[in-house]
Amino acid sequence: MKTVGFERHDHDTCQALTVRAVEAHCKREGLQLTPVRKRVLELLIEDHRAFGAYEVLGRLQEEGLGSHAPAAYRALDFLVAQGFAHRIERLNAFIACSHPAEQHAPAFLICRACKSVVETPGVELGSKLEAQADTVGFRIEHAAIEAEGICPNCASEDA
Amino acid sequence: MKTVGFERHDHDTCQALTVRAVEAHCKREGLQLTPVRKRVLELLIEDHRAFGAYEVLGRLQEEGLGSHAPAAYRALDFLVAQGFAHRIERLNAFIACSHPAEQHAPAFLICRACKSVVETPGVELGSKLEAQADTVGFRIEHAAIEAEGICPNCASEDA
DNA sequence: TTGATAGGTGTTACATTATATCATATCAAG
DNA sequence: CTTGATATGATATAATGTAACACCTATCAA
Repeated sequence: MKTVGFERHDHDTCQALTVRAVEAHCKREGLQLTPVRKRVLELLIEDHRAFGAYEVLGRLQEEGLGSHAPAAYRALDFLVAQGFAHRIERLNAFIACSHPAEQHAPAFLICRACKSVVETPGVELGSKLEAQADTVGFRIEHAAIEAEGICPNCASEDA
Repeated sequence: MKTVGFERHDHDTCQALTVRAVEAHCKREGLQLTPVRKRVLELLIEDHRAFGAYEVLGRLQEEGLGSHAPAAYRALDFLVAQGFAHRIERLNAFIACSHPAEQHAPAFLICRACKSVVETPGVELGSKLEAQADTVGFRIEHAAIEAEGICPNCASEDA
């Protein structure tokens, strides 16, 4: 067990399940989960934190899976497009999706002290936002809901 | 009258009122609304759209108010810190606040076709988000709620 | 078998966005 | 008048992101 997000959980299982789910999804959809793409997904899941594109690139370089910026961006773009990862605008960074498979409008809590990022269910928020957009005739295609602050772990350390 | 956001409004009045309100605020708070800062605020209000930092810098250069990146970033940071402008994470850009003075948790609707950005009241969203954060003990300091899609004007042009 | 297409990757080069740092200027308070 | 706080000038560089083109491979149709 290791600390992930604000809590501990059985991470090995979590990772294995997610990767298998993604593999199945790609097979169904006729998508190619190539070695680079799969490895980037694993990286994101392993630490369960936000990675910058160049941080991902660094890992790919170490492992001989790519050497230039586009390699990382292409893999990340694929994962985001398929909903396996999310882009955190505030951080210019990427994180594995905590609830793949499910349809969801995610919201993120970003700790400015420890940099941890937690995905919280944003369904209600999403529908509220959509309702507001409707009233002015705006059609939402993608929503980013990101809150920055202090997570419970860092808050208790302060005290 | 010119088109602003998705609608027309009396822009000259809007601009004058906002600038005066900001001047008053700075006087009250002992803040310096220096020429650069004031001019950047005016720029943002004039077009009522999102400006990149380097676009702002270009204007400052034309007007002899600054010549290097930090000049623009410093002015923009000041305006954002005081709540006179907002940063649109999705666009790496800045926009004048539509409701200065009022306390608000703004949400933004960003048209991917015409790049217009509209600020909508996000109070309800903000409180919902805060409630969710509370349940895990996270203390929010700043929230960014941004939706990308198609605005009514561009939607009707498509048709 | 050939050729055409599509998707993925390698590579170069460049564009865009942002910040660290140190020097200088200004002004008000002690 | 000097000290401290705040703002600005200037240089350099870091960090993030993309356009464009070449090449490879698999698939599929002629």
